[in-house]
Amino acid sequence: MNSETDHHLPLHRWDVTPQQAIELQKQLASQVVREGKLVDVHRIAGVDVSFNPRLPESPVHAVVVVLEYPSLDVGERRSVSEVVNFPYVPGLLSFREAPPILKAIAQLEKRPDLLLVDGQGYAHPRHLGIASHLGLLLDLPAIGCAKSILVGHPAGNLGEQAGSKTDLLWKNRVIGQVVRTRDRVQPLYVSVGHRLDLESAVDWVLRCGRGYRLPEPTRQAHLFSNQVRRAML
DNA sequence: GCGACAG
DNA sequence: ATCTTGTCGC
Repeated sequence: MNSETDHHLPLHRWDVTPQQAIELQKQLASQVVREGKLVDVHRIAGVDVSFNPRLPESPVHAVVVVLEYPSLDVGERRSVSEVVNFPYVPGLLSFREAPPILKAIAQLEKRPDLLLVDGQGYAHPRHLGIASHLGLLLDLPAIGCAKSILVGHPAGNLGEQAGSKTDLLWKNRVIGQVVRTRDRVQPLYVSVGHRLDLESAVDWVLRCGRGYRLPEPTRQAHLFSNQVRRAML
């Protein structure tokens, strides 16, 4: 990306201990913006990471796939493969996956207008899931779109039909929304990442739907990530 | 102390 | 997250 259009916020160090990571999250969470509507969205980026869990010291493959909106045609695709040291710890996912993802995004020629992340945003113990963390560091609107719950529980029963929604509650607070994107498939857990409100987040996830469980940006990122990993063998 | 726990 | 073909159901 051009340095002129690259509005990065000063980033912090990633070689931290889990305890330091938690303190960083608490400090960064206060800077996350959970309001706003999006205008002039032309490029939506989906990010994902894949790896082989059987080999401890194998590389992870972080990718970013940019889709044109509203056509949802695939545009730029970038990937970064590298060995990561930070272990997977529930609640600290970004300290393992964000570094390579940021490198992949830095390789894009054009800055996206919105980021769709495979993971939580605000629906996190300290309200700084990987979607919020990435959105904050990149100063981009971001949405957390996870396939399972980290914290919280559905407010009510979710209808079986596509489009059904119910709040995701935690400690008596709405932290996200449970959304059924297809008939009779496991729902998605949508939460605010950064710079937009929850209603908009859910709205954009549905606008990016193509009849599959995952919204197209994240789905394409997942496909590309696996493609990169399998090509590495 | 016990269970839960994004990818 | 990943290992894996076919198979059951809408």
